[in-house]
Amino acid sequence: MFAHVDINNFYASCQRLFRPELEGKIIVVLSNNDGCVIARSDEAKALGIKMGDAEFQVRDLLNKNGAYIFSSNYALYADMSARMMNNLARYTYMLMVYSIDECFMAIDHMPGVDLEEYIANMRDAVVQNTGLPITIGVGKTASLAKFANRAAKRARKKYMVLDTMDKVDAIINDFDIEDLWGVGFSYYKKLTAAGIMTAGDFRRQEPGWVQKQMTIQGLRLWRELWGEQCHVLNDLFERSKAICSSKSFNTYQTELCYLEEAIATYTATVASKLRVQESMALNINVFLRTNKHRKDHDQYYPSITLKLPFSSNSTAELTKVALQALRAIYTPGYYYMKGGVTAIGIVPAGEVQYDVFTEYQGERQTELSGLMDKINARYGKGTLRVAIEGYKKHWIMKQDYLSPNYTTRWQDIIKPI
DNA sequence: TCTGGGGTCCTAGGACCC
DNA sequence: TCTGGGGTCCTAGGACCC
Repeated sequence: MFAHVDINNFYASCQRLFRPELEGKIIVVLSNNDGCVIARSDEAKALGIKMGDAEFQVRDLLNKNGAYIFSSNYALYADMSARMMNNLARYTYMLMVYSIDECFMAIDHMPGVDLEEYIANMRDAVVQNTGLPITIGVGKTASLAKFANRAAKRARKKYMVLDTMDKVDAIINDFDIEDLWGVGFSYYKKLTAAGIMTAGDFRRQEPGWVQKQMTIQGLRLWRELWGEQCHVLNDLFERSKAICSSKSFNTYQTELCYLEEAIATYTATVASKLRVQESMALNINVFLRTNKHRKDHDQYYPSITLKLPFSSNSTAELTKVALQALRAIYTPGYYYMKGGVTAIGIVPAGEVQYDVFTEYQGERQTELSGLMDKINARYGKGTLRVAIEGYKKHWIMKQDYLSPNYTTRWQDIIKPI
């Protein structure tokens, strides 16, 4: 049996948590660069604000209705997320963090326990300890747990336990196909065109047809809806397979020197994430993008993947290769709006791939990176950095509505009035 | 003027091996 | 007329997730 837990309107709920006077008020949280809406309180949803709406297009509507607008504050969200996960972890022997606001938990092997009661208690504890509103779905497979969670939200319940297939059958024909986990925009179009409107309709299809239309993943979803387990919970501490840092620029960039600053800065982030999870990368991908919304601009989306001479997580080594990649794809004459760096081919830090033709400097680099991490942890991110990351960083993103870091900076802790 | 950032998995096709 | 049969590995692109 699986439980799927998620936090309702997560980013908006985090902002409200430290501003209780915003209870019942319209709240939206904007993406990096304050570009578009990525989280909404129920009141904002009721107003008709959609996920992904551009800020400048809904600005008037928000202001007219007295909405509270926030820039994304990932330091705050990451910390609140960790608090919830830690609370939940006490209720299971295995928990898989699925995203910043969701996880799956194994809740089997508990003979004699009343599941409804167990889930209700677990929810109360998390709400009490973190202040975050959560919803819980329980089912025989991960897909059914997700299904139960969604159904709970639809029914305005705090949790829903679908521990028998009878309970699934009772609601599956009222469940819209687009709400199914694994059905996105193009499958939605394909399925509704074939007359499949509900999860029940989908489950009645021939498995061969499902696989042909939606690959093996669609077939897995189909099986899971029948109660056959296909998704296994991964180990919580598994290394990720790719680590990416990418961001839009504040203004269009045309000069190589500023793109170098940005790419070097993103590379430093990637290298530091690699070190945190004790991994090294074998390949680095660098990409640039122009603004696809500007029909009057020439479009250019270059991307290149380069091999490192040997696996590394050193900021200096990775930066050297990332800049080489950037110079290979950079073409003057375009208005670049975004760039990014991805580490791929990730291996455990111990397994070094030596190269016959290149002198190995791994130990020195590891020592240097460790020292940088220590200094930056003590004096703040970016205190010690590679020179090419730049000093002014005039391309850096806009965050006009940033809230305090209530839980991660001493200066920002709320004081009694 | 202004339109996010971070991931996963699967498939097809090409390069290459014997 | 007629040009093998069996693999592996890698990459790009497309679907999905939050």
